[in-house]
Amino acid sequence: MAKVLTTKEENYSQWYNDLVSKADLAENSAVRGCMVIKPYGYAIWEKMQAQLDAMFKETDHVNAYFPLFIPKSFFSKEASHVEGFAKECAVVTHYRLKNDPNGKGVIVDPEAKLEEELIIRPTSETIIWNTYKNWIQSYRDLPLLINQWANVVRWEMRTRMFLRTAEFLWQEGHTAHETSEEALVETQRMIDTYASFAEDYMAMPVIKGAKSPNERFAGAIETFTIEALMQDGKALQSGTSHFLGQNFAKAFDVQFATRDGKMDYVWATSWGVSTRLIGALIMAHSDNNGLVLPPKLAPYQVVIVPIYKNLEQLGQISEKVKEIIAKLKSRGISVKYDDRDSQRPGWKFAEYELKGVPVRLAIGPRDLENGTIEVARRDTLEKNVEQIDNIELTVEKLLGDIQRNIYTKALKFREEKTTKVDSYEEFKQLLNTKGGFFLAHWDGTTETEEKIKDETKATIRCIPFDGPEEEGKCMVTGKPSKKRVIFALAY
RNA sequence: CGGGGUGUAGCGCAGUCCGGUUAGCGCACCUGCUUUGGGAGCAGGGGGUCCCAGGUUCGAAUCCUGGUACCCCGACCA
Repeated sequence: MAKVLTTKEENYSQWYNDLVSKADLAENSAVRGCMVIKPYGYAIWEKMQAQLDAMFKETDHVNAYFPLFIPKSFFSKEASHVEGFAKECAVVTHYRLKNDPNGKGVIVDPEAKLEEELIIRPTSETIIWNTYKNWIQSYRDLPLLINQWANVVRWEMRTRMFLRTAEFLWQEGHTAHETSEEALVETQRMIDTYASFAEDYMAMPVIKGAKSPNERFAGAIETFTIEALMQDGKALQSGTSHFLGQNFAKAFDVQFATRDGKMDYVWATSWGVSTRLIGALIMAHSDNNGLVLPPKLAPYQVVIVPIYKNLEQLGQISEKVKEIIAKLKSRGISVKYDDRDSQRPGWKFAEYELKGVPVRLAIGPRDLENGTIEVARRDTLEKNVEQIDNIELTVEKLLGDIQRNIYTKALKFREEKTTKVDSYEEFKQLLNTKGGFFLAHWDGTTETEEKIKDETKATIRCIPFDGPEEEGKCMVTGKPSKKRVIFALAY
């Protein structure tokens, strides 16, 4: 097969960029650091949205929408929050243009300066809490469980398609609760939701855990994360859920009448996942032939390619294909029939491999005679000739197999790339040769964490929830530690 | 913001050092014929302010000055 992609082994980063562009997912736009998500890439996002939205609604969350612009003054209300975001904010200072009196084009009208600058939201905590103040009076108004689907802007120095762009799409949940315990339960519940979405739908194993104080969200008491391992051995933070304590309630004066008639500040959480998940999906499963999509998120699960010598033959094949499509649809399987006469079968095979379509059916005159069809699976690239009778059941089973297989493969990869280390020397040596996750003891101090980061670029990805309690000594300082944490190089 | 690199057809590039026919190649596109079970072959065709602005010169994609955009490596970060 003609090589169209740079291989992972040659240059991982270029492989990724090639894949994003050749599989028609996205492209760089004319605007610095921003990305155009193309229809095929957006279709994956829509699949993700639909599933996440259903999961949020199962737990009684509702959607709402808050403004894109945030008055600058809102940011100064929560000190650590502004510190975390100040360096990457886009600011609106004027509201009008006019014709340039000195020549062609337009200029910003200096007369139209805003009294108070508006910040384009990097996240919506501030404007949402300013709004919640008016929505919450009593414990009867709680819990308030709201999600927003939106775009946000973070003026990043360096960007990468899907993983870090100046503007990105996400969902952000913002909840208010009566008690600290209830808010913590919510924080945990949402990170669990994200983990099951990642594992059950994206077929991407993740490790759930808490962020170290140093890596927490700006303004949070506790940040929970799901961390996935990419095929180049680097970690990707794929979703976060924050316990905000009463910080934002105090900053925006959101008090409620308690059951015993006193006033108290509400307890808050926020949580989000973004289009970065598409980047995660690409890097978790794809190979040198292109994208490998999990059947549950593929824009279409099956593509049918006709093989014919003339249009009359195509007509006969198309008749048969109609029946097959109807049978597949009856099982809830999404299908694309590519009967374009402008491309040849070989071209189409390569194209749909590049696009990661889980199952390909090819049908030609030989099959019409024999009542058969060629079934090819994207994950292993295996091809088999199957009977057309009950093809919908064959395909349905195969889609399930593929979904499981790519999860298992990713899990196996992660297990191979997860190393317990007890000495800093060993850690440093393996970090750049083997990569992956490192389970190591850490003394719990930010100083040690910073030292490791400065010397190796590795960070603590999380303190895993399910890690065993285990007496040990910090690999750097030798001070006592009760649990291993996960270190890795990260995106 | 530091260090490197690149702007030439829709995409990928050569040509620039050492100025000189009508600016070239691959892919894509259009037309025709033959093809079609793994990215077809042949023939013909269309498409360019050579990033922008100034300068040097008989003559600039090429040399000089200034600008600008993008990419890669750092710092920052979902």
